[in-house]
Amino acid sequence: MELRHLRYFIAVADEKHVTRAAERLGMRQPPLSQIRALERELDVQLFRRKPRGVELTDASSALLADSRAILAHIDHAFSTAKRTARGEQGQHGKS
Amino acid sequence: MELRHLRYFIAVADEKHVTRAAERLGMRQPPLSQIRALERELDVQLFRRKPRGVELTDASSALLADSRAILAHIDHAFSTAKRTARGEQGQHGKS
DNA sequence: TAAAAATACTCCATAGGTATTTTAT
DNA sequence: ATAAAATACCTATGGAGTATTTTTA
Repeated sequence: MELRHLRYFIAVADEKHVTRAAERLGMRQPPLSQIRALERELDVQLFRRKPRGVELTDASSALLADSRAILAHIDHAFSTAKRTARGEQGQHGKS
Repeated sequence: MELRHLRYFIAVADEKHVTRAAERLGMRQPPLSQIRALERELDVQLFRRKPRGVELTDASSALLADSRAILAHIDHAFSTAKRTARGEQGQHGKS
């Protein structure tokens, strides 16, 4: 699993439509079928495929919230690292 | 940024030694220099290179803790998704 | 001087694209 | 019948390997 897969999952879950998710991501529809590999990896159905898009399952609703939180967690961690580095500027000779 | 980079960062930070981190990851040393790309992306120095390994900076100490938490967050999210899916078994006809 | 990390390069795996087929209603 | 997702296949980007150079103390 890589972050790319979470980002794709979030886009599809948001749009409830693979093709629109692809547009939003600036890519084509077929690569998003990688989500099927994620479903197999987790052994969890994330979407119910319908003729006009997809529907979330209870599992994917939960995972969507968690996925957003994970990306936010990463952003936060990076902000903290940058802030910490700036705070270190004054003591950069410390070795 | 991809999770791979966080996993590499954690291994190097744990070992304080790129070559030993590579062994632990079952790979060679040069690909781990990708961490330099992460440092550039964040514009943060994560390691001080020494003749016998690397030292953490304040920024990387903070990021190490956060990185572990992020991977744990992902594990937790996946466990929850699987547990939710199992809970759904009884109502699988819901469409 | 020596141990270890970075670089140069090569190769291969796989992510993404195009064209098409399958699915669901 | 139709809209949309999955599959098949091809291409190309970039991740990982080998060999080598550079760095740090």
